[in-house]
Amino acid sequence: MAKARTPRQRWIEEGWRLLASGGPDAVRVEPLAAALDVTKGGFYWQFGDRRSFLDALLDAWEEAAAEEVITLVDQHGGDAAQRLTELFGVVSDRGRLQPAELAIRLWGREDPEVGARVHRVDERRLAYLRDLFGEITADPEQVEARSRGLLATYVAEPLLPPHPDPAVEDAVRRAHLALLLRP
Amino acid sequence: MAKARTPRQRWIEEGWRLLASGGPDAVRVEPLAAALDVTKGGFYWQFGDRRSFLDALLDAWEEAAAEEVITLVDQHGGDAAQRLTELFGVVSDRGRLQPAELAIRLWGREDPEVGARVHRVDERRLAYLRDLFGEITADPEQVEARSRGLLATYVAEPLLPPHPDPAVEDAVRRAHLALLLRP
DNA sequence: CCACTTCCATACGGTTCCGTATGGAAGTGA
DNA sequence: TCACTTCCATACGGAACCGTATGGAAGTGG
Repeated sequence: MAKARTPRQRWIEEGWRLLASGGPDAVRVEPLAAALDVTKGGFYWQFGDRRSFLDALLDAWEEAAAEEVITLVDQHGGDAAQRLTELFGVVSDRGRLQPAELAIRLWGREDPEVGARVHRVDERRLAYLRDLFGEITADPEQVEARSRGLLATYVAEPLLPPHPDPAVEDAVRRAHLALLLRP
Repeated sequence: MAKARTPRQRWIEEGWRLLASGGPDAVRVEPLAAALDVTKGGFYWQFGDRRSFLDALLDAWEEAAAEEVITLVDQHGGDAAQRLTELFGVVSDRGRLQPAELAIRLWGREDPEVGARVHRVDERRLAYLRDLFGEITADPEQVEARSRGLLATYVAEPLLPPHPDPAVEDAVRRAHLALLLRP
């Protein structure tokens, strides 16, 4: 069992990069290999064909997205307000988002199989958010609205224009959080 | 001056469709022509090359996005709360979004020229939203937070999972609106 | 150190697409 | 009707990429 010079994980990571910057159509075997300074020989040895590689890419992303939630659940104690404050910091932090997530979401609008993956990830996140907001307010519709609103913020964050003044941006975040934490 | 069998607008509209479903890399001349049941002869006559066509595509989108705001401003009277209620209905209505908008936003993250277009559109929308929320609350940070929150909702809407029960979805919308309209 | 497996380089045929060149069809004004 | 412009079909060269085939390099167990 000889050691792989270019292990699967390296292909995957470079695949994410291409996926993030140009969508699934930009994930092409030969440029991928060129970016890793190898030829495509090893690629077809490891993954068989392009389609299988894309599946592996999505498997790895879904796994990472699951990890993310679990980490957030476990890492911070405190009551709902404290955990939401912490979570909100992560959520509204530009750049924390998996770089490929947006591309995958867009992809999911065309490919139902990919859409199902995104849906699973979202539901896992929403389940967590509902728990937290459930401790803030008893109104189930407010719980749902705020959970979805926060998820929307997370998803849309990298698509929106940053506020020119970072101080204002920070104040706006606190104001947004305050709004979400109202009973 | 012979009449164009396939006028510019038809190329543009089909271009939006391809753009929406696969990003800019999916906007290819020959498939585009095939979708319109012509060959690419007319395409190169009208647009010169692919890059110029993509520019025309973006020009048309930016124009449409501007129209959209102006229409919303003019069409509905009433006070801020009434206009926001109306606007919110449009914003949270799946499918009202220009289908190509998401793809353009993602594209704008890679191409600064495209990013500038998106930024202009967003600022025009935000200016309108700030006016409205300014009549709801005097706190400038609340104005900014809610304006951006609503824009985020608009942008993220087509990326989020729909609630299985439409009645619940409607209730959640109203709850969200209620939260945004609080003084 | 040698047979064997694992991993990758190289070369190839086939497909898809870009952009150009050229001629013809179709409408327009005199 | 006829010259002229506008618009498009067709054919072509070249580039990028997919997937296969084949052989060789690099480790690994006996």
